[in-house]
Amino acid sequence: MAARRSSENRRIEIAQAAGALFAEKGVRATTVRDIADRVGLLSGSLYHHFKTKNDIVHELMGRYGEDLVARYERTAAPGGTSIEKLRRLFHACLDANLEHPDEEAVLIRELDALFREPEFAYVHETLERIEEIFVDVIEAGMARGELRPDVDAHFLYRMMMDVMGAVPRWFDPSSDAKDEVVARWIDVFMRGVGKTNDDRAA
Amino acid sequence: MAARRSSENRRIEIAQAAGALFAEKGVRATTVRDIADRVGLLSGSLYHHFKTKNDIVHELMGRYGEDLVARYERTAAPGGTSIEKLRRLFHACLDANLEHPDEEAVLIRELDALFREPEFAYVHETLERIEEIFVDVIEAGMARGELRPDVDAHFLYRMMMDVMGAVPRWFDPSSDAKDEVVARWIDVFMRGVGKTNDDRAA
DNA sequence: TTTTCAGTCAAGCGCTTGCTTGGTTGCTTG
DNA sequence: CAAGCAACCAAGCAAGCGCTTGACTGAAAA
Repeated sequence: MAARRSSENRRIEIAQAAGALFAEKGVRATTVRDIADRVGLLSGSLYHHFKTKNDIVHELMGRYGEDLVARYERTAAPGGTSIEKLRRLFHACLDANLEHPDEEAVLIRELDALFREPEFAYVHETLERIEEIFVDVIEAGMARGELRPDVDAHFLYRMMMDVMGAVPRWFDPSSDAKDEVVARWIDVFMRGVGKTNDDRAA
Repeated sequence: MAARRSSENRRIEIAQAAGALFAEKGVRATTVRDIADRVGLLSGSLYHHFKTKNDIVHELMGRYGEDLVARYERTAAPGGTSIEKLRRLFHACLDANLEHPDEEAVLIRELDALFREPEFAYVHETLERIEEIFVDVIEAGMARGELRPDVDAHFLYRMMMDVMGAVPRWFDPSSDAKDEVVARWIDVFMRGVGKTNDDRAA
């Protein structure tokens, strides 16, 4: 029992060390020798814990994918206006980035590369579940009269997710600007940056 | 003279064939043998035209980078409101995607991978020149009272570029939805999707 | 004490990689 | 028609890749 859990811990330990390298250089550019060095092993010894190099990626993305969906589902749960829900969804995204920066970076980075291969199809399924969560919130907001009904929910989701997907490229996880960033996103997406509306209102 | 131009054409021909592979699989995952097959050569023969594999990437990105900056500079030239300029800049981005889908896909795709290496530093300089063009347009729009002045121009640029940078991942170059896409982008960025402003105006 | 086995090491296999080399072809040009 | 040279081929090298193998170690189980 104790042995079983310690073995599982070792897997996670190795996977996280690998994750840091994957996030930095990409999966393909990271060798099993790099990973072994990082955890103080010889490369062959990794194969006692994982059957293949890709299995290390699966260990990482399987866990992170489930974590992401759980976060977003929890965040989109009933309560509050749709705009507040969207604000919380943006927040959840940044939280995930703060808590698992390597996993998020790998997820985004390998979407058009390694994750195109059939054995990683479940990653795209996970993203589709997340899209569904966002679209449901957006469409509910339209039905409730809180969001403009003449905007395509999937198109809007794409814009939002593209903005959030770029986070690993510039957001500093050690900064405390999280609330500020979310506030600015919501500000632009909700009010827009044109002066026309304000003028009409004034 | 004719020989010189034909030799140059061959370089471009090879580089474009390679670009299609780079866009599809990534530079690292594309072998010199893949490229040679595509143009009907043996891999060794490529080295008569290029000194290294990376030189093929340089041929592609050097030209495309200059083309991009020229497009955006031309588009941001004096004339019209700032909002019209932004609309034209979005259009220019989609035009570039339509005319050079492979180059654009490679540019985005390798930003966090191959283009981190010192020999590709000029790629990031090119992107900074483009950011300057956008930011100038945005700040001029604020000064002219056409855009809200309480939004950070660089933050807004980042949001816009993140949205445009995702284009290769979903936009079908053979579709005729270009105008529609630009209209939707401008609509969301200028008016926002919240109902609040419209209600105040009504 | 004996047995067992997870965990690691040392060595290296088979394959692919980017690139090199030496020689052949065929068009261009004087 | 002969010289010259750009373009290409055929073959292969050195390095690096993911992964395998067989032996060793120390601690827990019997």
